[in-house]
This record gives sequence, structure tokens and C-alpha cells, in this order.
Amino acid sequence: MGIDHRMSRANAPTLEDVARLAGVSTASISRALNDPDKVAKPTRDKIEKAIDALGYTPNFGGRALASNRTNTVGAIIPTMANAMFASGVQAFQEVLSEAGVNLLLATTGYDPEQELRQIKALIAHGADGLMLIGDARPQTTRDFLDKRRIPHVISWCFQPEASPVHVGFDNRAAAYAAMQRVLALGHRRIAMICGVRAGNDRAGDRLDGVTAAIADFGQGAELIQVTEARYRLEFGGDAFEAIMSHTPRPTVIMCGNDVLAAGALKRARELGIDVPGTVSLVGFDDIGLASVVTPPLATVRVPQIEMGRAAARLLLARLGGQDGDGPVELHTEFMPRASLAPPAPDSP
Amino acid sequence: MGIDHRMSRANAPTLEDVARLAGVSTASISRALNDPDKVAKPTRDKIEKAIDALGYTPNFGGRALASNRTNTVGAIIPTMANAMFASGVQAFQEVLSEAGVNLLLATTGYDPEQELRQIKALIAHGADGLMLIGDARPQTTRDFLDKRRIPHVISWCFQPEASPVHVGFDNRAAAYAAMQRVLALGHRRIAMICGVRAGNDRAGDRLDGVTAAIADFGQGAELIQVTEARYRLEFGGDAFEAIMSHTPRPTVIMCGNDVLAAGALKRARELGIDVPGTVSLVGFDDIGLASVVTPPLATVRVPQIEMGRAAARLLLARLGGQDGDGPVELHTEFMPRASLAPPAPDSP
DNA sequence: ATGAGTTATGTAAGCGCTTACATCGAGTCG
DNA sequence: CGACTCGATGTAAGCGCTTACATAACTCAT
Repeated sequence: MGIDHRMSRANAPTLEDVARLAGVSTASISRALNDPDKVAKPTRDKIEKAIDALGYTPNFGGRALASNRTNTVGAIIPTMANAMFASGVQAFQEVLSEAGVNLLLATTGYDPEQELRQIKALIAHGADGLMLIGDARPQTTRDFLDKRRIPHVISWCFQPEASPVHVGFDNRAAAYAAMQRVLALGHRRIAMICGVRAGNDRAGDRLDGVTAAIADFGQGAELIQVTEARYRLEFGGDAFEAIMSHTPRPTVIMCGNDVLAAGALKRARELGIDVPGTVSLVGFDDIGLASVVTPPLATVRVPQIEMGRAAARLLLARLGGQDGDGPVELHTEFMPRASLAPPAPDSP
Repeated sequence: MGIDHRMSRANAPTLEDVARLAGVSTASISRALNDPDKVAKPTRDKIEKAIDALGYTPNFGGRALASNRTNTVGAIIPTMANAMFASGVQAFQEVLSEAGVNLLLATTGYDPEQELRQIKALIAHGADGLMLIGDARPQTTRDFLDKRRIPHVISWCFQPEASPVHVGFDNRAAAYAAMQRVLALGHRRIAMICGVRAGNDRAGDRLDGVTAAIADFGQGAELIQVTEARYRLEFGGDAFEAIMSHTPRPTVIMCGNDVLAAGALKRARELGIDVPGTVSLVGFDDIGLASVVTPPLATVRVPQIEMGRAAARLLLARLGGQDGDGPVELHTEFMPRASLAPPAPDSP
């Protein structure tokens, strides 16, 4: 390894090499690189030629040390296995990339301790700022972000009293609206397969929205069962099976996200339970999956791409010293599809 | 921004602060941090106490500059929209994380120029090494990797003559094997929806495998149509529709990946074409989607997680100055599922 | 006891870059 | 035409860390 270093160092031209070749000072080159307007055109040309001739690229460590910035930001998400985060992060990265900023990515598996560990790791690795998902995190973590004055944005959630670092949508309101649509179709016996709520405010908010909509609706509507399940196909299936093995059965099952709903749907097929004939299914997120399964899943469309982009823009603004125009609220849309139908007429 | 810097600097304790408080030299602290065995236990304890008291964390730039390492590696993948890459990258990142290495992530959208740009960006941002997907890249890019002696691994592909930087599976062989299985069922009129081959060796390899298997099989088997399509649901659907609107129709369509196959399946449903009654469909990759759609997709299982892990291990080994045990070949498995059945008896 | 060998610590020289400040020359204006 | 301004460039002092080398404090066989 020592050898490697020496070799790469030996190979790598430094600012001083460029300066010598171009016949200017290192300061001018630095300026030409970082703030071209400060350097006269002819000088800039000489410098450019020298840089090309040597194949010079600035040394990252030197730059970071002197300027105290890395032009790198971190994103910490629960998992990439969920297409929703994957596409959001992709959009996030694309916007950063256009601004010459790179992305450090880490995952937590929905574990708050893991999140703090990753926050520390990314900061130690030089991230200038962070993008985090959701609002549920221990005080320790909040304190760390505050004390270290770490520029960050929080995405995938939005509360009426959101702070300027938030960019997302109101999970509770979206779930409330979806539930209203379902109630309007005539459903009264409702079950929910909810994501694990510990350390995940979105899961809790979605349940709250469903609960509140049912309560506000009245007319005998009732949430007869709630099962928590980790966001994986098979757990969605297990939860579905558990719910359907109880009497009375619900006429509709609201699911914490599309993965759970797809798992439920798959299990329904395996059990010979007709969807939506026997029971309707509603998902959340509208990932690609939702429209490909049979029947297609009714769900809530979440603007994943736009959210990733908006998060990137807000974070870049904050890093640039501006406030950005946060908080940013994005809107969701209920997508009625064939997995949702009115309850069968013979169900009381 | 200037103010921000001054503030964060003022707040941030340096090695010297710790040294003063602990009553030792900065060198000892550096050693305690990077190579604890070199420091006696009592000294280490004093240092630890001082670090805790000050809340010290090493400054990234200083460390990178002095040691010429960042403990950061980059991964450049075509897209995160494909669950296959998403889960591979997740596994990659998890292994790195355990080794205290962080991940810089960038995407190319399958564009070779974009790949080179991202390689340069990640290197400029201090990546010690890179993980790249596939073997198809312009000479310019290869030259850059060579001249700069950038440690890297190449994943998602494997050729018999693979170099030690490869970790993946043989796309051609996997497609060949799948095609053999399909031929054994009795199919003779075959079509393929192939990924875009420009800048994507895996797409080409898969087509080659299919072609070769058909040629070797003989017995009147014929590849009657090949359509290239970008890896998106709707393009898979379009290709399916185009293929099925020609006569003679194939009895089976091999698809370049599961996304194309799922798109084809969706379109089949919309067109009222029975799968597998009228035409069988075979995918590739075995992403979660494949087993959730109706009918479930016959496909080729690719060890995404294990590939990500193996890539990480190999890259870490190479960064550590060892050769690692590359190349690493991983194995695929054909997954027969309901979207594949023998051809209808009335088809000639 | 003594010198060689070993281990623990300190000293100080950079790593490559940015940037405050100094300098210089060429306009501009009274 | 001299004082002054202003833009372009150079000078040089760090930024916080690692590490080669020097030094000090041991151990232990002789």
C-alpha cells in the first residue's frame, strides 16, 4: 500500500507543477478553477493549457482541508429494496450531480441506532450536508445534528407544523383521503396491514389517517383489525392470511405500502381468495409494481421523483447559505384501480 | 458561508486540542486512532477520555491529505430503478459499512459518456476505488482507469477469460441454459425482446446465449424475431405488441430482463392475449416483481445480494493491497414458473 | 551491572490547496 | 499630471492530519 501511494503521488501533478508550466502562481490557478471571473482571459487560457498538458486534477484532500468543504452530501435511507426510496434517491443524485455535488449513500434497515451510526460515519467522511428520511429519531440523534450544526433536509414526511428542513407529503392526510374514498364505496368492515411503527413515523401517520377517517365517517364503519408487518412481500402475505382467518372478515384491507399489498395479493391468489370479489386491497406509494400485478393495486401515488429533486434543491440551497424555500409540501393522489371495488352485496 | 466555516471551525476541536488536554503528543493520538496496538493502554485511556470530553472527530480533509486515502469507494451503476441493481448496491454498501468504508453512488442511465464523467467525478471526490457494472466501455474510459491506476472491480458480468477484477455471472451461459429449458418444452418459434445492446454487454450476451442455444439445438427451432427495447415496462409492452402483430407468432418470448417481461405480460393482459396459453414469457434476473405478477414469471435467478457482497469484498481486498481472490464467478438458476408452458398443441 | 534489542512516545516536516493581504500597473479624474 | 481607484496577480500562511525519524524508557540475557 505504501508503494501504491508513492506511485500515485509520483504520477499526480500538483498545483505547483501546473503553476510552473503555466508560468503563473498557484493562487491564480486556484482562482481560475474556483472562480474564473477573477482571472483575466489570457491567463486563464495559459492555465487551461497547462492543466490539459499535465492531466491535472485537484487533490481532494488538499481542497477539502483548505476550503473546509467537500462538495459531497450524504443520504441515509431505510433501504434500497423499496423501489420508492430507490427512485427518490436516484432523482436526488441526479440533481446533485448537475451541481457538481456527489452523493454518499447509506442505509439503516429502519433501525434508529443504525441511522445515528451512519450519520456519524457520513459526517466523518466529509459530507457537507445530509438528507434523512422521516421525522422519528431519538433525541440523541437530534442533538447531534443540532450541536454539530449539520445542514440537512428531512424528506418523505410533512406535517402542518413542518420546519423549513422538511420536504415531503402529509402521510396522515394522504391516508385519510384514501380511506375516505374507500368508505364512499360502501366499505364498513376495514382492516389494516400497517408497517412497523417503531422508528417509523410514516407508518404511524398512515395508520392515524385511516383511523381518523373511519372515526370521522361514523355510520358503523369500523377498523376491525390492525396488524403490523415489516415491509416485505412475505410478511404482507402472512398478515393477510392472519387477518382473513378471523371472523368477521373485513371487506377491505388498507396496506401500509404497496409491497405489503402485493404480498397480500399474492397470498390471496395462493389461498384462492378473490380480490376484489371477497376482499378489496389498497396499497400506498404507487411503485411500478402496483400497476403490474393482477388485479392492479389501488394505491396512493407519491411523487417520489419530484420529492428527491426537491430535497436536493433544498439541501443545495441550504449549503449555499440560503434558506431555500422550505418547507416544501408535495401532493399525493389516490389511484383507484381494480383491486378496490365496492363490498360484495351479501356482506352485511 | 464564510461565517459558517468560521463557526464550525471554532466549534471543532482538533488533534492539538485533544493532545493538550490529554497531555500527550498529536502523534500518539493519531496512532491511538489508526493503529491502537502501537499505543500503551494507559495512554490510550487518557486519550479516549480527552476525545470524549471534547467530542472530537477527526477532520476528514486533513486525514485525506496526509494519508492520501479517504476510505470511500464509488459505485457507478446504470440505474437504481431496476431492483436488481438496487439490491446489489445495498448489499455492497452493507459490507463496506462494516469495514468502515463509505459509498459514493452515481448512475449513468446506461450512457457510456455519463459513466466516464461519473468515474472522473467520483475520483475527483476522493474515491479510493470503484465498482463498475459490465464490461462494455469505450477505450477512453479503460485508458483513464489504467493510467490513473484506479483500483476497481467490474460486476454483473463474467466471461471465461475474465480478469481478476471481475465478479459476476456468465450472462451468455445463463441465457443459453434458460433457452435450452424452453426448447426442451417443445418451443420452436421463438422471439426475443432484448435490452438495448449499445453500451451494455449483458444485453448482448443474453441475446448471444439465446441465439447459440437455438442454433445448437437445431430441429427446426428458429429465432423468428428480435426487438430491442429500453428496460422499462412500457417499452416491454410495446415490443410485445409489435412482435405479436406479426405472423407467424412465436410460441415463446424470451425477455432481456424481468422488467421487459412484466411489461409484456401487462400488455398481453390488456390485449387479451393469454399467457402462457397463447404465448409463453421468460424473464431474467428474478427480481421481486417476477414472482408477484400473474402468472408468475419464469426467469433466471441472479444472485444479486451475493454479487454485491462479493464485489465489496474483492474491492476491499484490492484496496488493502492484496489481489483478492478474483475473478469470482457466481451461479444462476433457471426458475420455471407459470408464465412458461409447452406450446399449444395446435401450433405447428 | 551492561549493552543490545524492543517498545512507547515525541518532534517536526510535509501532504496540496485556498485565501487574506500585499503588490503592481493601468485607467480615471480633478 | 499626480493622486487615487480598481482589477489582476503574486506571496505566503495556514488548514488538521500522518508518519519518518529521533529519543527515551524499558526488558533481559550475559
